[in-house]
Amino acid sequence: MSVFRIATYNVNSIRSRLHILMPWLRENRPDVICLQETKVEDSKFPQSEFTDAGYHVAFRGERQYNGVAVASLEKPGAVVCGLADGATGDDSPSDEDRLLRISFPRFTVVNTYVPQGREREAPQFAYKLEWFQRLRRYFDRSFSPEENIIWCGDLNVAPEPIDVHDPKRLRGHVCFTPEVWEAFDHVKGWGFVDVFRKHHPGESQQYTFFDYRVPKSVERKLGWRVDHILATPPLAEKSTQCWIDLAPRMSEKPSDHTIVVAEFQL
DNA sequence: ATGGTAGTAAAACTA
Repeated sequence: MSVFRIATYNVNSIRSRLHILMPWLRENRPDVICLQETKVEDSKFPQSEFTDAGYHVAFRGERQYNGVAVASLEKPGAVVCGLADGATGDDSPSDEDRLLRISFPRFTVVNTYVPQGREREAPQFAYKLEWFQRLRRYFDRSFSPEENIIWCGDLNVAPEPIDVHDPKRLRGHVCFTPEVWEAFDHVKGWGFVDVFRKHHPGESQQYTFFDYRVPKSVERKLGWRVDHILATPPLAEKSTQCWIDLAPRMSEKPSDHTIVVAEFQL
């Protein structure tokens, strides 16, 4: 038996978040950390920052938008980018910089940056819903729910009313609306357990994102829980705790997302 | 109903 910890963090630019991420990594030493919105093309990814800290790192990004990376203490096996379903996304040259799958002997991690969707009337929202459908088919053809699979990242959905600070007012937002709940539930229904919710059932005011534009949003608890760690049942059974680390939001130069951490006894 | 901030990158666009 060994303790295993995985973290997820939307960095909103990896290069401008190293002052938060690197000290946090050295202090917390998670086995795996999944990053989203790295906003950097591969040739400019700060790889040596990770190797200097003792991590292997895989990444796929583009110049200004999107971008995903996974850092791990253990050297990974296969690393595969994108949904690889032949479809073409309409918000970037390809979908490859929204999904990174990384395999280890005991489990596989699928790190995703789900399209945000802009507004419900926008074509980007249809693209978001379609992306969830494609992701469901991706899980259908790639794995079985009996395997040890982790799906995590910025999923751009707050699944329940307790996952936002003002469910009445926010209903209809692209991250909090019935069409998105349905699309998310369809992927989750493939065989995923929300690991944070397993350990904090019914607990409100547990948020992973606080909008920069809302003054004192952390102090006023005006957040959203949109960053998630989900696991297939055999793995979820072995989770021992899951928590939200507000460190990135408390930094002198903060980021808008926090870090979610899950611990397993493997 | 709108705007508020931050990031990239050099004027908007995204979130």
